[in-house]
Amino acid sequence: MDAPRRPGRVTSFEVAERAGVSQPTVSRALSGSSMISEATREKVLVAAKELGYFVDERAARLRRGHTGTLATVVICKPGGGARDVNPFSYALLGGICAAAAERGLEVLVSLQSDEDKLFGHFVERGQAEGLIVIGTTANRAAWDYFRKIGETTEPVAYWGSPLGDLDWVSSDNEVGARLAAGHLVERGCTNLVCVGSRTSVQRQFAERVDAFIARAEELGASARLATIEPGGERREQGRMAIEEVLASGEAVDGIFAVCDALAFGVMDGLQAAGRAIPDDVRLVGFDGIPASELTTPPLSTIEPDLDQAGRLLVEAVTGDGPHPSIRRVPVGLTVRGSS
Amino acid sequence: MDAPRRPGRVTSFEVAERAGVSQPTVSRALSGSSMISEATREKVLVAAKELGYFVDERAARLRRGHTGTLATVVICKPGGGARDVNPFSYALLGGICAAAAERGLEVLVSLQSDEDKLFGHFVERGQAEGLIVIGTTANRAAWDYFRKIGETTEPVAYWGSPLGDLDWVSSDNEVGARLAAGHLVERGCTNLVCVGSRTSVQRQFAERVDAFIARAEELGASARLATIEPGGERREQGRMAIEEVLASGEAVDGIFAVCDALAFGVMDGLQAAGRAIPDDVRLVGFDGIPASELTTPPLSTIEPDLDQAGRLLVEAVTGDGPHPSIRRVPVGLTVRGSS
DNA sequence: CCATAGGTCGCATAGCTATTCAAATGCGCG
DNA sequence: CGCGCATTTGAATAGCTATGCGACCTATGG
Repeated sequence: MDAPRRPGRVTSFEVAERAGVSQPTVSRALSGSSMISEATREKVLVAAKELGYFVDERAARLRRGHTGTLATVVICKPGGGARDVNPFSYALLGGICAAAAERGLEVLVSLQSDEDKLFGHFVERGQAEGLIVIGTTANRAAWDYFRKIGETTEPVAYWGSPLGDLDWVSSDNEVGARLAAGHLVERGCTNLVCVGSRTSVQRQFAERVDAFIARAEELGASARLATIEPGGERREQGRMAIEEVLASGEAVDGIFAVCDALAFGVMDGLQAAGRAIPDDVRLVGFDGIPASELTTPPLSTIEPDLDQAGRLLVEAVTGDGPHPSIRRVPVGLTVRGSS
Repeated sequence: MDAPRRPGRVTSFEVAERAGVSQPTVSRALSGSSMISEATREKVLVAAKELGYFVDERAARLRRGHTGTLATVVICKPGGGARDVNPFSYALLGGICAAAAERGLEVLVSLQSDEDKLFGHFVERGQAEGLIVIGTTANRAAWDYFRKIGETTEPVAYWGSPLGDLDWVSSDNEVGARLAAGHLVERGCTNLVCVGSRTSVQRQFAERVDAFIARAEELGASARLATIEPGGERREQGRMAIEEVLASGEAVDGIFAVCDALAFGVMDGLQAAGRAIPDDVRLVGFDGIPASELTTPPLSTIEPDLDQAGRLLVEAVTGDGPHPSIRRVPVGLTVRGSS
């Protein structure tokens, strides 16, 4: 068994023979080289079609030296396995796939919670041109692991705020948080609470917290932080945070949760305490995940442009973006019933 | 520029030289061949580490003849682009990734609504061992396109009900729908409505409709179908369907929606009409997407085991499953506030 | 009619690994 | 001390494509 299984694979030599040309001509005709006459190209195309020929990507990539593939690592929550993924990561993955497709790139997805297998040295092994990492707030261990290996893997970009030398793309957290604060104040809220953390897995949440509180105070409202467990972004943690606030007896009439999942938990807590949304308390989330439309009342949220997010990430990795300095994805405020 | 860019790539020859052995020995040592002595393997491992060597997958795959990769096509809704994906597909993708990782397979994801690019002849081009297609109810054109090319692409499996010769895996729709009917009747519902379609993109929804109505009648309840536009699985379509039912004035006290997104729309319609859930009308969905927890009241739903779903799909394609005849993924009824 | 240039195409090869086959080594045993 | 066997290793090669470069052909100008 010398030949590695070759289940009737048609090679470019066979196409060449049928078309009465040489193998290089087949290669050039199929790749659209301008040094091939139209007549010859047509002959080759016909022969290829008749034989059911497809370029063997394995060989083409070896010869060419690159793969036309982007690896995307979706960090999952610890212990959750591949099934416990933040919906936002999925939405972002959609944006990445769209941008990759625009550029004719394939997307290899690694989706699991085991760090060792999550980052598979795709670039070093010649399996992908570059690496995009998303879901970075979900799992501290995975994030730390990535920060180490990211330094050696060349074309890398992650979704999140700047931290160290790695290339990054993130929501415009400052604008978004300021939008949320402005909106709540405009609606008459004066006692604001921000549910989040300044010491989360990376600075993304901290940026939102700081900008929200700064803007609120700028507008003359009181604003304080209800801290969630660092690294947390689960619904239950949002609930716990707001329960503490309510138990303290302090006045609250406006809440900003640094991500939608936390906002869902805040809703749970408010409803359990009999506080009406938005009449007693107004609430705004962040991320604009599709599920935010489903709550009662529907959740107002800061929504980043995920098509652009995907595009920026892909461009950061492929290195051919028009404006490599723009790393902040524009956000908009989607006002719904909760505020 | 003869040499295709080779940015300092370390080859197995260099490792061999450093370890004082031959290239084949390096290959064998690194791939864990038993014909290499421990002492030699250790030398090779050290040299490889010092040089920062990684196997070039491009060359390895060419020589080996296979790729260790599974292509997964996620069909998106027409015109929606890669960002408009049924959450269920994402959940299923998670199950597939988990199962693939268990077997040491990579997952290549194709996620867009343009049929021509959606199915990229990954198998024919030697980019993947097999093809898994999910989201099959989302887009009739893409589904039809797939049915044609699926016949020629060898190792293929899709998420959905049997139709033609292609290999399939689906929820146990009959059991699920019967569970839903039994549950509603048990709760005292006597006038049942099923929101769905018998002529959807593939038989998946039809199976649910038929089994639900059959079981309901078996239990002595009346059950009729509120038809949605074929190929539809959107929230708005669920709302439209239930509005028609309500407008007709017929009695309804129990509803089964063939997927959760439709159930969300049914909720919209019921609430708009002032019907209380579950007091006036009980509601059960299908698919168990995470968002179903968020509605008020939370949606009861039929939940397939997605880890097993992923596993069956991967096994169907790799052909090494323990029981290739089992194609129906077990489902459970998750009872929440809506019923 | 010859030289030149432009347009097409084929020859030879590189790209790196995994595997086959043969060779080398070491060892037990007659 | 020689032979056969088991264990390890090396030399050679296949796997298929893309590309550098030279060869060829035709048309054009002198």
